[in-house]
Amino acid sequence: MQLTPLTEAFILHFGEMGSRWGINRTVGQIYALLYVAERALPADEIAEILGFSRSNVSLGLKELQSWRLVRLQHLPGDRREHFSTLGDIWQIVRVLAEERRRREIDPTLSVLRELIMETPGSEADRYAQTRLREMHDLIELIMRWSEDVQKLDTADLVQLLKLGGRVVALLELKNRLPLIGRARAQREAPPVADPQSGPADMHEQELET
Amino acid sequence: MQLTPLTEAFILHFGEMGSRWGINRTVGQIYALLYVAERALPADEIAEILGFSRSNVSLGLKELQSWRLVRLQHLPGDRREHFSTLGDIWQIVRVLAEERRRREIDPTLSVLRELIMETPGSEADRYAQTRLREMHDLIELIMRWSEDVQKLDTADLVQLLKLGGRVVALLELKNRLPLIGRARAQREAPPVADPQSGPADMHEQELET
DNA sequence: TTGCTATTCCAGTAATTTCTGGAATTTCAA
DNA sequence: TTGAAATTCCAGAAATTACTGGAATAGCAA
Repeated sequence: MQLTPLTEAFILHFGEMGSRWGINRTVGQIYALLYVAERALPADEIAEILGFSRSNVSLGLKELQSWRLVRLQHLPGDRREHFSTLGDIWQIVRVLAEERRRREIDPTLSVLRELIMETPGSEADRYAQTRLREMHDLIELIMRWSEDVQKLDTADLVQLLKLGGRVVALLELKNRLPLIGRARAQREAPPVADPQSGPADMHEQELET
Repeated sequence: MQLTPLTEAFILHFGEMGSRWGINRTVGQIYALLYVAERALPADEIAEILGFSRSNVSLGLKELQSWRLVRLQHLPGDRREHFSTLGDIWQIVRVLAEERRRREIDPTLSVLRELIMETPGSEADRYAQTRLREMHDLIELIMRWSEDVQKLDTADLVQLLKLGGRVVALLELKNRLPLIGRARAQREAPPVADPQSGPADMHEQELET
């Protein structure tokens, strides 16, 4: 396999972006190459295409495997291991989100929890703890949300994303539903504040925002 | 100001986490310190507390200012500049999301767009372009969504997040609404696939998932 | 303007991270 | 079990990034 100017441009950009995140350039480039490759590639071929040493590629692939972002497969008649990315891009997003939660968010949340539990040694500590609690609660809220929507099937998820902020119109609507609907919703999500609930009838403009 | 064990633990952890992202440890620690500090701090005090050189702190503060994550203020009777973080944590999230979009996502999207526009030089290019298009469309969808919900006021946003995946129940509901509601929703969001629309009546279990 | 204080810039140094080649290990077919 | 091929590990080299002290600049009160 040979790099075309097009694939090369993508690989270089992706490597740069990777290095702005935690990922190093090599790993980013390897991933980018596999992402646009039509077939699974063996490590020595990756090394040759990208001009890295064989062992560097091995390291990078191990890293990507630990993130569950590349799969290993054996092709008949070839003893070498071949690597490829996940085919379904939504699956990639789900895996990435899960791994980031597991590696970065969860440890942070538990550090925050521990610190919030401690007996404050001073007024400064007491203030710091309120700030840490704010941060903890916010991260937890966002993470619960992301775990939750991640379980949706892709079609629903896409519909939800496309709806964007207009979804609050539906929330308004929900608050106006007959009691049977509201009772269920509240039983399932007790913490949701539900300050004013209007009448059950509905006018067109009330669907706005 | 003196670091207590509690604030020190937080600052150290935050610094480590920062260095897993693009942010370097120093910058992460400065931000963490300001985040838990009850009052705005001048640069020399930050340097003393964290044990960094004065110029390093200056660099870090400049970086944080460029992210709009710290504010500068002058206190009466003191010529030094004092720095503090944003008080409203939701505001912090909004600013962070905006800056990440501006610095990392937008440039990536435009690279992807350019590459997708190019005339493919080979079959491999053609395949690569379909993959790049998938990536482009996915990132754009998620970014549009995030821009959009970012405009919501905080109470609505929190309600939305707490609802999590159960929001699809509302989507189902929407699809069952009398025509006046559906017509509006479709006019506002034409690309949203809306395959089956049921009758306008509603049974309790149809609110599930 | 002058003098004082605060801030930023810069070049050199230190620390960290990345990368390499070769040695050791593993895997698998015969 | 053996040997050939593939993979991983590791210690040192290279490259990158972070940090420092001091010099230059800017800001402000007198």
